[in-house]
Amino acid sequence: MLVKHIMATETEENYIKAIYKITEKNQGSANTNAIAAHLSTSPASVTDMLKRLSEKQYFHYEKYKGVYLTSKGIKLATTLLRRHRLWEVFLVDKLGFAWDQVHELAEKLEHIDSDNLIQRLDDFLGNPKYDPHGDPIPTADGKFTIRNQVTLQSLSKGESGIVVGVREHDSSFLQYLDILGINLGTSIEVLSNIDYDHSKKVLVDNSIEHIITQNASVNLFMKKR
Amino acid sequence: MLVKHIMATETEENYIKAIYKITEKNQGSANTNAIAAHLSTSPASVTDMLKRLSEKQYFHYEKYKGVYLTSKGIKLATTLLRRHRLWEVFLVDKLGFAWDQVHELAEKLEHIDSDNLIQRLDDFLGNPKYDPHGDPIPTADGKFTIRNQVTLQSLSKGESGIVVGVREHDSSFLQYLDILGINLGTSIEVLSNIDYDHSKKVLVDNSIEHIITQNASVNLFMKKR
DNA sequence: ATAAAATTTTAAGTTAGTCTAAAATTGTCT
DNA sequence: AGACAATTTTAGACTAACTTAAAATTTTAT
Repeated sequence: MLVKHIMATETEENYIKAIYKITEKNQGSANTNAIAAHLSTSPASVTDMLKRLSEKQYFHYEKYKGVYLTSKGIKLATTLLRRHRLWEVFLVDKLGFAWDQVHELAEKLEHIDSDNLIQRLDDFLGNPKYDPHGDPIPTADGKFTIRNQVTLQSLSKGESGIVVGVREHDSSFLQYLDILGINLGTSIEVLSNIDYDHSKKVLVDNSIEHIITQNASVNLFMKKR
Repeated sequence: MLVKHIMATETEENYIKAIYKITEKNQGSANTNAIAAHLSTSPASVTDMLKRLSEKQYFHYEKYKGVYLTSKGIKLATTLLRRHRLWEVFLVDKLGFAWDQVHELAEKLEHIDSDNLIQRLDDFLGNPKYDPHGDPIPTADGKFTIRNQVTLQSLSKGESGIVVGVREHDSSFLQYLDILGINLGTSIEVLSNIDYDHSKKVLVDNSIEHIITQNASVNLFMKKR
């Protein structure tokens, strides 16, 4: 085969993505068990795959020491993130999906490998900087637009801001926010902090009052006003 | 496994599609060699696959006798056609691809399995009845909108019509039509038939004269005016 | 009607990705 | 430092999809 070590299969791409996400949290290295959990597969399968995949230079692998991505691996991971997030924008903005319905579909769509397609999609969507959950969309050369953001948790009584993102992407969390009338762009003012359980009384869009638990407020990213 | 015989893999879907296309031409039955040629694989692989796939009831298979689709198989094939053609409309109408650039991408996109996605895409595109090559798009329940059409070849001197489809989908043919300024909706009038090689002198969009070979004119579907 | 040609199937083997069970290594705790 | 726990790797085996080569069957042609 001449075209070896060039293309990645869908499975391989999912490994790269998992390693990228794990190393983002775990100061730069991903271990076997974490990758296995992330991909719902066995540690033995992961070891097997790491041995074969490391030959393709997407990451460095040392027995018993975990892996970390090479620049080639980081490039592939950000390309996949870019595709994923652009498709999510398409699904929400153009097809009218709710923000909690798009992840699985984007997981499929992101594997379609065509720079031409993604560039045209990007233009068609108006070159968005953020996806429907407020996550930044990398440019074709892998650059993210970073934003000043704080958690709702960190806002004091009397302070306010607008929702710019979520840390937690779980469907049930997003649907909970829908019930509270909270989405990207929603304004929230902290009316009071409740010491007992660290929940907050807030005013949503200057009209409705809600109590928000601590767990929810650490998962909401705000831009301070 | 409980969920056996329900889902089809991408490879399996490609077999069903190939069988559908071949049986469309060959009065209802597809043979091993034709399927192998269509999928660029070996006849031995095809036999292997037919044995396993026929257990899933998509088609009937008898050794040495070829296969023909069951209603379940036809349903899957038309679903795939529907997805493929809707994605082609999206790529051309929304993303600005040329009609000769969309086939391979649609081949990938069609395997994403979500009725919700396809219904929303259909609505977003305005429920088109035909794809960018003039092929009918089946409805969700598998019905095609048939059209009165004839080949350009069959038009006599003095007759005219508008282009509604192409029989040949090859890139080079479509690009040739682009050069002649011919696309869906283009009007063509037959100025004269050239007996020597069965080519035609035609007037395109009431403005430009061209000579069109017999080979091209049998591959152009027209609606007579 | 039988030989040659074409087609199809079988047999045996490969690769990617998975699994379980067992062995090896590393980490933790007192 | 030694023992138990946790993690990781190895070994052996499985499935889906593919391959080539050989055998079986069907078709065609004289």
